[in-house]
Amino acid sequence: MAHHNLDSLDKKILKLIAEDARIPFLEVARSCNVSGAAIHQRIQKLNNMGVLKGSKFIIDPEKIGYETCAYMGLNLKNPEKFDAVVDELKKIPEVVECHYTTGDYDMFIKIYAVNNHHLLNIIHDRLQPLGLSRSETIISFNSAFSRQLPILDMPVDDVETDED
Amino acid sequence: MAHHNLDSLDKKILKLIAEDARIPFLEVARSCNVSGAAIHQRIQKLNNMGVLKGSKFIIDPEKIGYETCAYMGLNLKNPEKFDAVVDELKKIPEVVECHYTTGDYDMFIKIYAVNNHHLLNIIHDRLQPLGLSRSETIISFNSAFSRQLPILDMPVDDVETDED
DNA sequence: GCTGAAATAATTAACAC
DNA sequence: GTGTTAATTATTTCAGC
Repeated sequence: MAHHNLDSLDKKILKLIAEDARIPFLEVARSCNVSGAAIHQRIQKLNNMGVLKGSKFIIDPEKIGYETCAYMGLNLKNPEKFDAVVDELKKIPEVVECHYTTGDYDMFIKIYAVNNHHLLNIIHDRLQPLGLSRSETIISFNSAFSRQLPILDMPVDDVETDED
Repeated sequence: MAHHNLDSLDKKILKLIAEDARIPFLEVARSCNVSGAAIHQRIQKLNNMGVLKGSKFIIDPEKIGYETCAYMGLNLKNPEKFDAVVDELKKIPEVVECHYTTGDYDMFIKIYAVNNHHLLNIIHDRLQPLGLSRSETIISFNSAFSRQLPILDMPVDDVETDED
């Protein structure tokens, strides 16, 4: 199921638009030797297929007042209340990602705060009341890099041997 | 320094464009009662200030053939070689984020793989040779949510007491 | 599923406050 | 510096192949 019948034009478009959502579609069109309307229709199709899930501007958290970035592993006193806890986490705007994980933690979140003091406030006042049995905080000093996944050119079954 | 003199129009624009990089600027312009050119100039200014760091399309990893998502905490045998390790990690396209962290790990990465087997191949063949003394892998089953940070309406110094 | 043309929008430049 | 209008280029829609 993995590739959902993406042809080479779909993949070329994805590679061209992935890192710049405001790229002129006519520029993509010229690179692909098709009309701008064709690019538009393909991108509509990729949206409808769920391959594309919208777009976003990348905002520098520090420049809008968030100096602290942390990842937290959480364990719940009542792991069966996972969904309710996710709903509560959604109400905390500083929590920007939430994952259901295997391993040592029940869930794993990414959180920004204005400063370390603000992070401690959030943990004490908003997270602890959710019923945590344990939590671990990893503070990110610096993001060394952040980027998109590559669009695979090959069928998926070839990839497993790619690293051997 | 945090807000870099963002005025209320800058913040309104950021809120409107954050979650949809392809929103028509004229729609933003009408919401803000200014011309489209003014929105364009403001967004240019936000780019020049470094508040905006470009844009991207959100691509569903599963739909392009990546079934496994993991976070890994890494410890280096030679932590002073951090920069060289970052350079090597950049060469592994499946590694999409890399952070310098406090706490139990020297660094923390986000990694996608075609499947669990492929992840193990990457860890064994590409990560272990970098000189890891220890690593811990957290596999994400499911992303419960992922979103942008809120644009603060208030000066930063007010926020610390916001949660008390 | 593509093209080409028409309508709406983005971008650029010249200029006003 | 921040906004405007007007000209050029791009996006979007749609009829037709």
